[in-house]
Amino acid sequence: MSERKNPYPFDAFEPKWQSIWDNEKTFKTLNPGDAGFDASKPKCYILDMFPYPSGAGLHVGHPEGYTATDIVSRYKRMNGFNVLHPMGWDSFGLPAEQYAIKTGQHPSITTYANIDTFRRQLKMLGFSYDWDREVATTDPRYVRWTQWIFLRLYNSYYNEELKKACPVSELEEKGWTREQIDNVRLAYVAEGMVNWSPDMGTVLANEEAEEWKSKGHIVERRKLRQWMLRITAYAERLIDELEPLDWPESIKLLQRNWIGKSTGAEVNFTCGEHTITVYTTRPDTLFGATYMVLSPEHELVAQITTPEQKAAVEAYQAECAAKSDLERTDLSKEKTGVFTGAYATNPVNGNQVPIWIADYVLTGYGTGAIMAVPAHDSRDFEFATRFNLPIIQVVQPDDADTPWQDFCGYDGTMVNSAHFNGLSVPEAKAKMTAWLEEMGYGCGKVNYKLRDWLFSRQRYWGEPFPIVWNSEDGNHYAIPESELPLLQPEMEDFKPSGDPRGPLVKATSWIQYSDTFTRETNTMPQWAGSCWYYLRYLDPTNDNAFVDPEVEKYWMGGNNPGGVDLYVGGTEHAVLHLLYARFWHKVLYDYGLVSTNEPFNKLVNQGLILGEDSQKMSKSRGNVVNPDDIVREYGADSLRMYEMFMGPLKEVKPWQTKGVEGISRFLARVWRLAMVENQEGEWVLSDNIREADSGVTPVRKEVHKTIKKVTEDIESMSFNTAISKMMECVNAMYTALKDNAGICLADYVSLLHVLNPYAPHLTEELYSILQQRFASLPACQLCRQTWPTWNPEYLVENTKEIVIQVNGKLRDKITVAADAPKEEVEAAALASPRVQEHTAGKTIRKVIVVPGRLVNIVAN
RNA sequence: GCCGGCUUGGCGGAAUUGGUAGACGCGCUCGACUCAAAAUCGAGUUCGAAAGAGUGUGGGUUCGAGUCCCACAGCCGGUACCA
Repeated sequence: MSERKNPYPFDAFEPKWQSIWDNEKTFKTLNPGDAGFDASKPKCYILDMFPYPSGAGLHVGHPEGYTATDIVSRYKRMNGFNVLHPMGWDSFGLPAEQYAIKTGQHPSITTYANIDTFRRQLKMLGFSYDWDREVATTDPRYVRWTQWIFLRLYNSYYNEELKKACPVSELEEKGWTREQIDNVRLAYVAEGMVNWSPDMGTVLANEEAEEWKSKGHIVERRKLRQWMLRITAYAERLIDELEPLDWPESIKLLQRNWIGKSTGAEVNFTCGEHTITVYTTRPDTLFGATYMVLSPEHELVAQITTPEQKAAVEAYQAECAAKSDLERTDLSKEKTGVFTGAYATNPVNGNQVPIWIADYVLTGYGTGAIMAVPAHDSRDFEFATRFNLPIIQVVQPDDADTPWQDFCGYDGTMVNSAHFNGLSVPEAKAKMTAWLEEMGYGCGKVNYKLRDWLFSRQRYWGEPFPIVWNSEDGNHYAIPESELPLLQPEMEDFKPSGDPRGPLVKATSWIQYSDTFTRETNTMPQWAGSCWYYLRYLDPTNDNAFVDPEVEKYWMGGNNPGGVDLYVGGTEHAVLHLLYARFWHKVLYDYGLVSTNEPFNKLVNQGLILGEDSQKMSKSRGNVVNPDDIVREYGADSLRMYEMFMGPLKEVKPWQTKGVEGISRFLARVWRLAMVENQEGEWVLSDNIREADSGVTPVRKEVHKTIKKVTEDIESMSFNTAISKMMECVNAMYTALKDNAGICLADYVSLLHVLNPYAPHLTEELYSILQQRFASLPACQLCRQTWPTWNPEYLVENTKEIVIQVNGKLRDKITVAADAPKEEVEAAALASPRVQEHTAGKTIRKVIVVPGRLVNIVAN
């Protein structure tokens, strides 16, 4: 520990202000209907991605986004908005469960201990959250409504005509059978191939499987009965309604690619009495189809395979079944497949084409069968080359230098395609689709890559499904809403047992709901709670509804486009959380339970903070920076402000502890503008700050420039340049002090105002000290005061420096009156000795005068 | 492979969107204060002695390019046979 005295006493006043804000509930936000609520103010909902309260505590990445939103929140409050700025905990999760298994402690114990640490750390940074709205996804009062929303999904289907969710009870009234209804629910049960780890006792997402395998866990593919959410029903809306959002284009693109919309056609091939339907995005190339491929799992494979090929086909199917998704999709391996012995008829020309099976055709996409056009599809080309299948050209590339083999582009002309010859590819695509429909050979079809969402997990520490199974009819039923929340039973042993029903099967008395009903033992994934937390903040203690409709309307509705006004977080949630939450929100919207079809109107992604070595921070690299250490050493204001000064919020940037020192020095300079140490070493107000107005001094001008710059930069979230400007302003004040001019109180207080959102502790402390001396200052915290405005008159310069270039090179600078006419500026430029030197012996061809900026003289 | 993003001094980064490249900060150098140091304050700091050169590379448009266009390279992220 250093002996160094703190450059300003943040260690004394930062905790002081934090407890004032806590005790006074300075940042409490009222709802419509609350006493004292001011309905005349516009609303602003500023949201952070809530953290998973891990045992490691806060990371320096957290305060980056949290400081940015805190600055905007404080700024908006000072500009007369009702600001909703809440914080909570995404507190279900595997680490707590695994720690619990190791220690034998209940996961709620570690979870709530970690939450306490996170809350302490966030309060230590002076964020202006309304802590009365804190939520935790593990809280029974929260779980209740997560389960309630799940039941909404369970009791809904997607009405294709209305393009919205509707209650399945409508279908019952229409006389649908139980089975038919179960097939359309938004939450449904399906058998499917999943990654199952017997030793961990849970299913894994595809993305997780390889990672756990490399850590020595066993991951196998198993057909299991799982709960799914029918997010695919919303694919079209999830793409279309993304468009108008104020999100980074790159994130929109990521979501669009993930949903993966493609337009093409389904075409029916015949094989004996069977019809095999294929999906293609290139119906135009139908005349070039020389073989067909079914996925190994395709249901017709067994029926069409000839006796001679049966053994080979079955061997291949077994081989594929043993492979993981990752092995199957390894692009570097050679294509494999076997011939079924069967042939299909191409409907457009009656050609007989061989039918193969190969694992490069996926079961889950399209129809699980393709027509292969090796001339114009790289995968088919590779396969056909390997197995010596015929290749027929049907597209001639427009660029004569491009070979037609393996040409997959759209800029070409049809050949060998009967009456389609001569058409461009896009024309042929449209005409072929229309023709297929006319002839009854097929139809246009839109497909999505998006799959339904595997929603069940075999874990203890998650929301149990509010579902019971009837042992007589084998059906699932919702439990009554009055029984929510349904919590996990208290259990001694929630270790995975290898049973794919999950650890809850061991709670035998809990499972037994009644004589004929047993409980579903799966739990929901961590995403469930984070899908709607932003709605619970609006009304966190309501036990009658997940949110009061009037309250929801105020915070989420109203001004176009509504929703959360600003949502800041990392890119890692670009497709998962942000897609899932949009999906749930749309279901709620379909029922009129929320006001907008989209939850997050504006999204900003903060960039990752790297370690001092420009590498990703990690324990193993030893480059992790702990916010606690920085706050102890330099104070919360320094940490907040440094993270904003590092660079643009959106950019990836490396940490530099020396940079924190620089900010700390700056804040100390602000402090010492007003404060001085007396003989006893105590900080007291100096006489630098003077109440008398000194008029329009250079400092006054600089302060107003700073107000303008900081205001504009907060609006555009360019916090780093706002801080630079405040530094320049402070530098100007020090320059004024050199001349013993003193600093005008009004100017200094304006600086404190604009600095307040960045460094709230320091500025409140200085203001309260000044307020004791200068009674003219309102006795009210800065954060409750009004944001200052700049006087444009102070910004007007009456002279301008004009740059003079000869042939584009800087040669001289002259100062002219701001309103000097062009001719005068030009004449002054030409008269410059430096210019004459550089134009000597040359002819002046042209003179360009940009008023207020520069003169460029072209001479040769 | 495909799709995005980035590339500016010794370092983090500015640059009014086509008009003084390097604001602000870090680091470094020198000076003041001090017995000395730290802290603080002040001066300087793209390279080059200078002419001049200079924003990943090569070309182009323009009176003028970090900024616009074309080609390429490197790094980072996403995605993975989606027919």
